[in-house]
Amino acid sequence: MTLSERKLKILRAIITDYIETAEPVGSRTLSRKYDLGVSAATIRNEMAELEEEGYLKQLHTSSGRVPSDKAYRLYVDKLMESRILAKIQRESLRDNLMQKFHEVQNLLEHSAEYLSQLTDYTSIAMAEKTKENRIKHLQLVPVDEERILVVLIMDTGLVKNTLLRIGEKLDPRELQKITNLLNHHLQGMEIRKVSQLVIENIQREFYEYRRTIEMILLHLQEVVKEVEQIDVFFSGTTNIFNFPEFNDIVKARSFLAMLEEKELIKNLLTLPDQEGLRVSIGRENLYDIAQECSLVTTTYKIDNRTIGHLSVIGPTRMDYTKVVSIMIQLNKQLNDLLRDNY
Amino acid sequence: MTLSERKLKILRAIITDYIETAEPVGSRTLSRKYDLGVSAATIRNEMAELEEEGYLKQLHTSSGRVPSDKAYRLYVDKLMESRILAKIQRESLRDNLMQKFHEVQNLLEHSAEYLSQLTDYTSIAMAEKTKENRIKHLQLVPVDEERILVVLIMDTGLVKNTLLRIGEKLDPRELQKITNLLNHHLQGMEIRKVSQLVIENIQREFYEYRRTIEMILLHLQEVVKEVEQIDVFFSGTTNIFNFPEFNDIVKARSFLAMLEEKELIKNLLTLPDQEGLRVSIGRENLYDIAQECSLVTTTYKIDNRTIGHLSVIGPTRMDYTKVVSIMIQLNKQLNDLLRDNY
DNA sequence: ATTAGCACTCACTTTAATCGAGTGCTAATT
DNA sequence: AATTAGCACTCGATTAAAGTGAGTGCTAAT
Repeated sequence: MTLSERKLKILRAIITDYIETAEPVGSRTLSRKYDLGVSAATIRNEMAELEEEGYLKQLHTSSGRVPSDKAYRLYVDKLMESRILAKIQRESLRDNLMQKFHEVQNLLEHSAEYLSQLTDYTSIAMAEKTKENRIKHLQLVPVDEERILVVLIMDTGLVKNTLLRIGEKLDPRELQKITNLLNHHLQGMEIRKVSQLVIENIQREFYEYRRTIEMILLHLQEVVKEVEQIDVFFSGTTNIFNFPEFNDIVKARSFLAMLEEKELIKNLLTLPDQEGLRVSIGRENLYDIAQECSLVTTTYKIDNRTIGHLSVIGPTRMDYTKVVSIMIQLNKQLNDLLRDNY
Repeated sequence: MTLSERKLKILRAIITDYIETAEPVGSRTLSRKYDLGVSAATIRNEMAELEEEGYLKQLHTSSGRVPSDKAYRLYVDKLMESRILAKIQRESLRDNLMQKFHEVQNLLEHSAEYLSQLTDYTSIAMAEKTKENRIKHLQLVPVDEERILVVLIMDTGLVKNTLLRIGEKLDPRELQKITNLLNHHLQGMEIRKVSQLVIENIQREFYEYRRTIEMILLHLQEVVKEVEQIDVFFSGTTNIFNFPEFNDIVKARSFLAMLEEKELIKNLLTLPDQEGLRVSIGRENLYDIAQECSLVTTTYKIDNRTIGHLSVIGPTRMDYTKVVSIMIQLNKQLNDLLRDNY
């Protein structure tokens, strides 16, 4: 059943007002503040019906009304007009990103920083640690007599390097030899599949350096574990204090504590495999603690493989218009950058 | 003027109690809870004197008393007995660190995590970005036709790598040649001193690759800026909510906002060049916002050059005994680790 | 020098009174 | 039939007043 034009108009006004003020909105205020062409009494009647239909909630009998998650959903899907960012802002966005573009990890982090500044909400950057990371290149770099640096480059652009203390002395030429050998065997291989068997095969072929090779590869397996750890970055976490709904210590605390639960955050950001922009509102989120929040999330891919997510999190009373339009722009710019570089 | 034995005893009891309860302590409670051998009235008189001498403060005429920063200073310097950690805990500390030891950056971060867990306060890890970073080794790694990875290893153990899009195709052998050349010229050099002049010198000597070399070295200069950024890591930030003195939203917020000021944090952690453990209490800190906090900080060095700081921050009513003894242990273990590895 | 006794202080808690934005219903109006 | 004005009622929020109790300083007794 669809809502009448007038009801939509009223609902939109209520949502707009509530997003702005965080106060339950009543019929009188509404009729005074917005030019709806009907009297407060009429609005009252419509509001009563909107409540029956589940779009509004009343905190107690004599209070104004507050939009429900269902209302926000309608608003996001149908009612709001997403603003187009001014060209100047778009360009400063691009410059800002270009400047920071050195590593994929950092790119996401910098984007998150920028995003929280632009939106005044908290933003989250998460690097997806797929289990299908393939080895693109492996390089052994001499550091001093005792130690080498193992540099591991993944096809997703992820770079990981770790110091390894090696028993024997190896001159650079030998190291390069081993590097070449390892690359020959490992390039394109999924990093998880570097099993004992593979190690033994390589060792057999290059018996002279079997000990060194074993050390390196065992080390690699340790690194894998680290690589698979979730890598989450936040920006603007204290922005949450700006919102009256988090203005009591318990709420603020549980919000910040939620952010520390990396597993939970991961699940919040990776839910369904939807294209483009995803808005999840209040109780649509499966976790209790997140049910007073909304998230706007975008997913980034290289060659159709997910490499990370960027998200804005705030109260359900979020300025969806602002956030969505900013994220659409950022999304475009980032995707261009990624396409050009990978 | 030194305090009488009895006054010290009373003062210690007051501090202990206040650290435990966060409530102003009165003479009656004191005489009941601690076995001081004198009556509440006597304690009252002594407390009045301690207040005159600046060790105690009264929030209002009819409240109990609270230790001043001066009292905490005395406590830390003279009164508290630092506990020795049980051997088992020491060993788990060591295991925990060994396991995580891959990179210097991470080592500090992991230590911070561990520290906040052990102490229940907030901990800070800061990697010192000295301007005297010297280049230990530089390695160019082929990634694909268009791009190379520049791996920069500093003598402090810091490793930085960045992707560089290079115009022309270079085969691995050529890259190695350039790598060798660059190392020959740059090893041991302070990274800041890689000036235009140096670049030109190198280019002259190896004219064939002058464009590539220029790109790499200009890129390096960008990286320098990044390297010099302050690198601060926090753990257990929400622990602050555990303390009643931060139980109002304004205090909690300003504490968390303070943590976001990297410059300020940097200055808090690097103040005087004191050996070993440094405790700075309340108003001893130069920044307004930090004046309700105390910090316990240790500094880490390699070859007498500072590489980072580890700190615990909490209310001035901090359990100094606990924090100091934990940090002394951690300090030992970490220094051992660093000595063995650098 | 120490301590018991006592009047006094003052933040904090509890209870009561008041206020006002908002509602639902009814009757009048368009 | 739809809209609106009018009105009694609800209920959280604010303000005011009264009561509570841990603590203090002073005095006089030990």
